[in-house]
Amino acid sequence: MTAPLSRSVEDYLKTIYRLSERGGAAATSEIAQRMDLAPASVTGMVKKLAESGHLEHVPYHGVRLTGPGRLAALAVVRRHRILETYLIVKLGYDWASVHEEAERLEHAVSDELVERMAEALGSPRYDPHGAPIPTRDGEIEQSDYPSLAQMEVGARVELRQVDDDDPERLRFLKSLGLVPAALLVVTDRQPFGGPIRVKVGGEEGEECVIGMALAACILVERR
Amino acid sequence: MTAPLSRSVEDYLKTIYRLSERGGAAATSEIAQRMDLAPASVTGMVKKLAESGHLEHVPYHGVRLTGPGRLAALAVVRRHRILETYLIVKLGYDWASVHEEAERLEHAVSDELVERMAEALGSPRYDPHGAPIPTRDGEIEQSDYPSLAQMEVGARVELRQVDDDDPERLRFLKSLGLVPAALLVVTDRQPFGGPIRVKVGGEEGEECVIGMALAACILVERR
DNA sequence: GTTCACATTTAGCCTACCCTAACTTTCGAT
DNA sequence: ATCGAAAGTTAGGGTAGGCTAAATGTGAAC
Ligand SMILES: [Mn+2]
Ligand SMILES: [Mn+2]
Ligand SMILES: [Mn+2]
Ligand SMILES: [Mn+2]
Repeated sequence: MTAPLSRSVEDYLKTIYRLSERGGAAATSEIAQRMDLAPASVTGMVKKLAESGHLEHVPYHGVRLTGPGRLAALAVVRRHRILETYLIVKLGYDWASVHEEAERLEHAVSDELVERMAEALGSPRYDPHGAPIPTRDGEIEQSDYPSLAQMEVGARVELRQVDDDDPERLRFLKSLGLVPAALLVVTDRQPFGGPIRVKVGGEEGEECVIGMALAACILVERR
Repeated sequence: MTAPLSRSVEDYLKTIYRLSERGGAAATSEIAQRMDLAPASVTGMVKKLAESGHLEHVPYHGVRLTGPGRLAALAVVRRHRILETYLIVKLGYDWASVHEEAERLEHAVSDELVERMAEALGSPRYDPHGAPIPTRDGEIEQSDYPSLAQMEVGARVELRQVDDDDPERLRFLKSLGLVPAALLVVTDRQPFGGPIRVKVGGEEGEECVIGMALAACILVERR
């Protein structure tokens, strides 16, 4: 009866969900930038999605997901994160390049397949980049970890999550040992947006220098 | 550089490949029927595929795949059959319903993923329905097995392959034990397209009655 | 050799999504 | 209170891939 959502619609909903995680409405231009589309294209799709009840659109003031829209978005997020986990754990996929594969597959796998993968993995709660995996009925852990960029000198933290959308960045992070569960100590930080210096692996770890833009992509928990 | 082929194009090429396996050109109406499209739609796509060099079109006389077209088709067939095998062997998928899942996934998986699946399976040469899996470079075993419908009373045969495109039919076949490698003995056959009676599992096996349409979907090798 | 049923193609239309260019609204700075 | 830059929307257009209805080609039957 209800036709399946198109790849395009699913990616819009997922993008809007991620933008509205940090509160408030999602702006047309933000959506356009993240999806690499012209703002005019976003306006067009947003009208359709408002029409279909997936979101509310206040012209000139952005969009918010409705209940059904949020559920649809979380279903896509679940598929994406389980796929990433499965590809890495069961098929030896590379931590850095798995995102792209999941970005396509998330629109092609059935719920049955996703649930079989989740089962084969023992129902994981986090994906390989530390992102929480929504449950089948659309619940998701609301972690609100600060980023490494906010930590002061002397802070001892555990790495919780990294942004997964740039393979190059992921490759670099992995080369430094900056993966979930790593223990970090901030040993120095330069003012005016200068780089942060951290020891990776606790007090005895290797030291490395991280620019602010990169540090902002790394979520940590105080220890 | 070369944009990936669309789902639609890949399904056209695969359908035309399957139709041209039994020699000669594929007719517009045959393609339309198999893909559940209007003949006019097929004519339109066929012109584009001829333009792009995937096939040769003699108006009013059907189409033939070119070398590149055949290779593209075999790549899709390889993806489909490896996916089916992987889903059944590694994820406990049902023999009957796996075709539908593979029909979508075959357009979304990367070559890297397919090769990792093939490796995890030990490079299988046949899919779960007995169909040969093309190699990475587009070679495929040319089996030319007769169908059960052509066997005379008394024939002892081994089941080699079954058509996989109807889940209901597959479910029925499995319930009778009619799966690849099963040993069959034809014990009776009625004239004028009447049903065939076979023992499944050799001389001592269960006997069952199979209509002609069904028997034509079952390929066997004499024993 | 004609005829005609059937296969095929053409013509015209539609939906989904994307684009650029032009126009409109908003809101912070003055 | 006004202005103008930035954000957002509207207008118009393109491609991909479907559809129906009408026109046309093919080939077997006569
Ligand atoms: Mn995606
Ligand atoms: Mn991830
Ligand atoms: Mn397909
Ligand atoms: Mn198969």
